Amino acid sequence: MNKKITRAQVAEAAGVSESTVSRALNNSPKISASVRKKVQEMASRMGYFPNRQAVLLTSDKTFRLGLVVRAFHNFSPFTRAYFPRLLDGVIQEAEKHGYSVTIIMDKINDTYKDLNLMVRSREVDGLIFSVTAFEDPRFPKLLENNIPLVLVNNSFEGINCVNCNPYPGMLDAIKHLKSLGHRKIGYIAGDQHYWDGQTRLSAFNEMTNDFDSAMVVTGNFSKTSGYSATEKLFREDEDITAIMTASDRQAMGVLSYCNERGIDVPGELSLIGFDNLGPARDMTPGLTTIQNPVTLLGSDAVSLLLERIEKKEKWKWIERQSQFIMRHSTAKAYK
Amino acid sequence: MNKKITRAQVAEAAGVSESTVSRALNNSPKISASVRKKVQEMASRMGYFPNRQAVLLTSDKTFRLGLVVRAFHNFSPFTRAYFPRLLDGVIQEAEKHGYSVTIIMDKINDTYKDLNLMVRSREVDGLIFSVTAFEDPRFPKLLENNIPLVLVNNSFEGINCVNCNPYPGMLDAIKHLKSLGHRKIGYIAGDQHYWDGQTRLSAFNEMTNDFDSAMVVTGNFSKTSGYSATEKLFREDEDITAIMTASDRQAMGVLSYCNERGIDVPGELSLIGFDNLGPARDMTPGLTTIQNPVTLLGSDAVSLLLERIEKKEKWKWIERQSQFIMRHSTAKAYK
DNA sequence: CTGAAAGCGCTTACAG
DNA sequence: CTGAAAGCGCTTACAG
Repeated sequence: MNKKITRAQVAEAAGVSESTVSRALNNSPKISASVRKKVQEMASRMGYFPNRQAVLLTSDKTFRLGLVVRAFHNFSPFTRAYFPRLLDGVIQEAEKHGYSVTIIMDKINDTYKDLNLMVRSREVDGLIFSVTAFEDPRFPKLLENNIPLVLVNNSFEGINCVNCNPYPGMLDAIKHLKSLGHRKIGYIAGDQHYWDGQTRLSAFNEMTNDFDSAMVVTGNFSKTSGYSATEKLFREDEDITAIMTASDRQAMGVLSYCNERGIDVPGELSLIGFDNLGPARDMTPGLTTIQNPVTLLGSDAVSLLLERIEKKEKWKWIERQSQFIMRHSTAKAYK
Repeated sequence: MNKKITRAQVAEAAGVSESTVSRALNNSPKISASVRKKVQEMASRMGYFPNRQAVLLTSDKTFRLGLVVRAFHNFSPFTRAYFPRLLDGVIQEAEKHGYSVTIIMDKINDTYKDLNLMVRSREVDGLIFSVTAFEDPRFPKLLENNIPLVLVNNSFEGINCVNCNPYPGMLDAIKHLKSLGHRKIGYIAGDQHYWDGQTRLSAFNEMTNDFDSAMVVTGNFSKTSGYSATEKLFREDEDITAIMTASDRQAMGVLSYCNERGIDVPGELSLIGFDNLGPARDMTPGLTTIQNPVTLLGSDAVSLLLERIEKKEKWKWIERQSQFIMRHSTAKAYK
């Protein structure tokens, strides 16, 4: 379909050997300027493009990175704001270094073998895992096979990880709540199978000893989970004046619960989310939340992976800080 | 780093020739069952993985598809719901056919050459373009070079395209507005450099002859554009009781304008968006809108591209229908 | 500075 | 059914 011009044809047309063509096109230093110019001109005149597959075969690299994305059964992976944001960071950083990125769907079953195969078969040079459960059984195997990989928002001994530290943002959030006079607050925790779910919950627990009460309900990160957790929270103690959540989507659930019951936010209930991805800014009222620098984590993940691939560095860890973002969903405690 | 087992080593260990290993592993019919089994066992015992680069070199294919995504200067490409949704469809369909997808950032300048190069250099087998301007100067060149490509939400003679037809959804939307008694309505159009901007506007114009007035303000698809267009609309005619927009994001802008001025939606103003991607459902009130089946367009794009690549089919067109989605942002005209 | 030759890891007619 | 050989399109010591 595409006319195929090969190195050999260019060589013949330019009256030099293939080796010379190769060197001329790769700007090898040991070649005369005139020959280089002649060859380059001929190549571009003939519309010659080096076959990347062949080039890569000799180099034993792929210059491709695999971003492993979990395929959930109930929604498409990129439906939630998290993945696209991560992808942004991953792609931008990868491009900077001449790598391209390939999305790999993570099917629920098996997959260790598939993923191992991806890099062993030189499909990609390494793997970046987005959201994964805390003790994923594939990690030890992958590690053992010496597969270059990095985990985002997770932690595993011996594997490169990039993470968001929830403490700074949550500390400011809680100070803010205190300054507004809140004494009884609730927390809607995220899925405890995930690193983020765990660390955010611990942070909350550690920071709220001096409240009159700080009740916790555990959910997953979804909007529906936020909705039902709110119900539970109010059933336990209807005097709660503020709720923090482990995700903005949970906060949306809180908000829709409140809308239905006529509970005014922030008048009667102050609400603080977590993530500050898409929805937070667009909600009404604008959601006060804690920034999770996901895009940054994405580019960090690439840096780390590249260090591992190119410089053989081992086990490093990058931690980024969360940050409190004030909008309009918090106000003075009304009681 | 990774121990490299090659076909040759497997051949030796199994006591057969390389050709035989090749055939055994590829399940060639002309090989004895016993040999096949022996070789396959040996291969897996040795942890042998065929080198994909080498395989592909012989086949002159890449089994990779490039999704070209425009990099805007003011926001990361995947920030808006459109791209991730498209990506979902593209990936799912590509996987079904054994292709992987690579994201290609579309830099503003040049790029024809780069994109041409991507497929000429066997980086990918073909290209899918997401949102592109109506008369993109690169299309004729790419076409001339016989590059397999398909356009999503655009149209260009000779190039495969997949599109969303706005008429059915908008027709129902407008009927709905009529049935609610609205006589003076406004339309906030999208960027007219884009196919979607144009067709949606024409649809509106064609369908609204029998209203008392149907005023149009042209913007781009953004939230801020929706905001300022609303201002303009009301300045022209404060009796407007309904607004339709060319995107949900514009509708968000309308809503935030109304929130600021204390205009009740849907009490005093009915609002209908377009797209039904992420934000529409989560807004307060839930946005009545028109579904743009973006994920479907993504998988259609892959089907079309694959037909082109594998069966050499030319110039086909897929059109999907929009659909009216009723939520809570519309009500009886109050005057 | 340049060319002939071997090699990257696979596949596939061609013989047998 | 199986093997020896040529080939895919490039790169890179090795000579000169």
